[in-house]
Amino acid sequence: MPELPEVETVRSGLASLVLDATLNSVEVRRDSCVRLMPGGADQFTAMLTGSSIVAVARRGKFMWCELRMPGEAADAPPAEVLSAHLGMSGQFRVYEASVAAAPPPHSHCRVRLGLRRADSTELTVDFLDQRTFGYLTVEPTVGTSDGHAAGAGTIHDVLPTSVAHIGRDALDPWLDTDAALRAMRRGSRGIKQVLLDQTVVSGIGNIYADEALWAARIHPERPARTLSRPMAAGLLKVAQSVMSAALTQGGTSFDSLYVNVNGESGYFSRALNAYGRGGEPCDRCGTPLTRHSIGGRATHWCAQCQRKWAPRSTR
DNA sequence: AGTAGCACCTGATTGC
DNA sequence: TGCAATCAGGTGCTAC
Repeated sequence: MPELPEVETVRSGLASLVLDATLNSVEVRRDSCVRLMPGGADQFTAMLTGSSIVAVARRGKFMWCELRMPGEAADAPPAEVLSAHLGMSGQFRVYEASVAAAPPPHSHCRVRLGLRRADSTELTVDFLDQRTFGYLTVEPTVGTSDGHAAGAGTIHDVLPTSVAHIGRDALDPWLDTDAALRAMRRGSRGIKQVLLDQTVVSGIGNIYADEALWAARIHPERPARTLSRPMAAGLLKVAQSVMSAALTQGGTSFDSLYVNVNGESGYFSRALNAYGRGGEPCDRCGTPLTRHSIGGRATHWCAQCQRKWAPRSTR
């Protein structure tokens, strides 16, 4: 469930259930799900078994669990974390039951984890992924370069090595807005490509890029360097407000592929103004929305409201 | 350095 | 009805 609001819905749902639980059993049902582990499923299983989840964290679309191995000090920053990326179709499903008592795994279940909480109740956590672009991996951490919280839900100021290269996400209180606006206004790429570039500002995906551009009345192919600073600031602001709004509704969902840890879908798709609405009238001016592929991604915009160049009157 | 293009998968839907 | 083509919300590598 790929974009920031959907991943945050999953993160907070997981956190509410698995904090302080210990991993008893690990079943890798499809090896490619742990393809980033040099030692494959065996190494993945060995590194996880016996560890406890002390935090469930997220930056942009990347999630991770801070782990504590038995015998490690409670306040020591974790040397390793369990990283998860949902890719295009990843889901977590949590059952408040032991692995033996949980429903049989779905055919898209790639990994099944068995956990025991401090109060001895058991949990089964399934990682489902139809398209298999998602993954789980255990990897080392690096410190945050600015010493601030690494992301939502973190306890320690460390993040997975594989997440170090992306920018803070649009809803991160430690996002350096000034630097983000400078990065957004750089280069010859169309602004939509820049919004999708996770190293600039992370968390924005194809849906919210189209929604933010529609709200800010900016053409998706407008070269990034032609945006004025106020224009970029307005764009970042609407991206933040659209994603915040989606978050309060449990994220956007079109079908059973995108659900929270209980298998329920969000309601934000009702509120979309652009994404998936090619040919339908623009909610502002009634002009049928244009749909085209840009950089291989379906892109929706209003050719009337979103001019490639600012109308003469506003120059 | 910055950017475009493609590869990585499975399954649902569309079109002939 | 059957089968091939197309499409899907992401990321990272490669080559220019």
